[in-house]
Amino acid sequence: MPTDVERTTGRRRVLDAAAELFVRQGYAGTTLRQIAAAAGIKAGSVYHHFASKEELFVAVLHDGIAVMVYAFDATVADSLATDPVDVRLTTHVRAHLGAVFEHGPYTTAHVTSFFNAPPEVRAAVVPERDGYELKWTELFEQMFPGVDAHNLRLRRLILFGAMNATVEWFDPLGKLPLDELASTISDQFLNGVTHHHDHAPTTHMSSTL
Amino acid sequence: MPTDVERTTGRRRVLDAAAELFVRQGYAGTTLRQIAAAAGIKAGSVYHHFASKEELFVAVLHDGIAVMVYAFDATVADSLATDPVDVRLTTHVRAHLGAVFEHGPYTTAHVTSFFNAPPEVRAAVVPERDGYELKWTELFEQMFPGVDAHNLRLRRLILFGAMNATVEWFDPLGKLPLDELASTISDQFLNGVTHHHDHAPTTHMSSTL
DNA sequence: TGACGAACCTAACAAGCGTTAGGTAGGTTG
DNA sequence: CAACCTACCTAACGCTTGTTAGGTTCGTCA
Repeated sequence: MPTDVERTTGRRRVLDAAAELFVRQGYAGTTLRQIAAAAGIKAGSVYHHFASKEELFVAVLHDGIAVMVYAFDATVADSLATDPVDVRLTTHVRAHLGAVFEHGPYTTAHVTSFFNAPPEVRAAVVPERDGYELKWTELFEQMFPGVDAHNLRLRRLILFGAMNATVEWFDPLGKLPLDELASTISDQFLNGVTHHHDHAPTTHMSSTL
Repeated sequence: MPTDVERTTGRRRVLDAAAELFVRQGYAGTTLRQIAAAAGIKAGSVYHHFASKEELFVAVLHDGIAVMVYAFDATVADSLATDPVDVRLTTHVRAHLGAVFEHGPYTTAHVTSFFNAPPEVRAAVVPERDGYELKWTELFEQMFPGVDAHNLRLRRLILFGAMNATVEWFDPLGKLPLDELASTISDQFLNGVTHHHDHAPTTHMSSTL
């Protein structure tokens, strides 16, 4: 996680700027001069912090996963295995979406530009990605003990698809609260449209806005 | 749709090669020299068929949507509004996934590299995209008349996320048949994990493979 | 005070980019 | 036959790219 030291230094400024640009333009579509300008320095100076554009990108993807892992683990610490399934899932979905929308552009950059990245870059991050996926796999095995492994993997990938696609349309500053998005996705995943409950909208406004 | 005339001419060869490269590398990550080489011509010759790289990309995205629209409309012609909801949805999900995996790389390219594309490119395709989305919106209104518009939009976006994310992990040549993927996504969407039925796996193998 | 390193700059490099001008081969059509 | 079109090629253009070398500024610390 970003320490306070890192946050004040130029390295973190470069990372922030890079992540934000990578989100929208992808890896190849973003130039070092754009990144440098957004960070308030010149292109050559980026090389004081990173050995190459590729290394900078890997660092961004790495931080993106770190944010997700941190959010997941913090949730595991809070929510107990004895909690009802719907509560547990909603909490974890909320944590994942929180990592995407509430902790800088790192996770978002990971979601939007991992797939198009050069193979060497992807290979460098795959192990950490797998680690995060494994956490979800184990969670799913606990929550849905009846379902066989292949089907469970399918369901997990469906959930991931639904969650990650939100970066393409959800506006964290819009009218729909992130809490409500999380509980809708969770409810959708557990019960489907057909059996869907109107889950109590906590302290927020009703689901009809 | 690609006519037979188009298929033999060099223009279609260029489009095919471009789509396939755009899928993996995105717009900015793909060079005209790569595209030309894959099409068996030289870079300059691409300009005999397209005025610019951007126009070529827009043509690919355009065809990607056309494939989806065609698949949707063909399904509407077949399946009647009187069919049970689960059958209708499965058919449409199957059609969408078919457009992605069974009709060349056009739709896949659209799914993987629309978001990162330059704004001008996106703007050029947005109207057609909206047309396709509208078809789904109307279908959803027919199928789930009780749900309010905002919630329905949310559910639709969740389904789209789940379907489109399959391009990142599903292997059409692998062991899992596309039919089964479609019915799993459809069942997941309608009934969730909790209430999920073991839908009859048509003539194919069981869902435990 | 003076040495040192972190953070940055300037200025340039070779390579690769999208793009263009002008030309050629071969088929079709008046 | 001549005119013309389609589909390509060659060769280069101006520009941008990631990257590098060498230098400057400034705070820290012995």
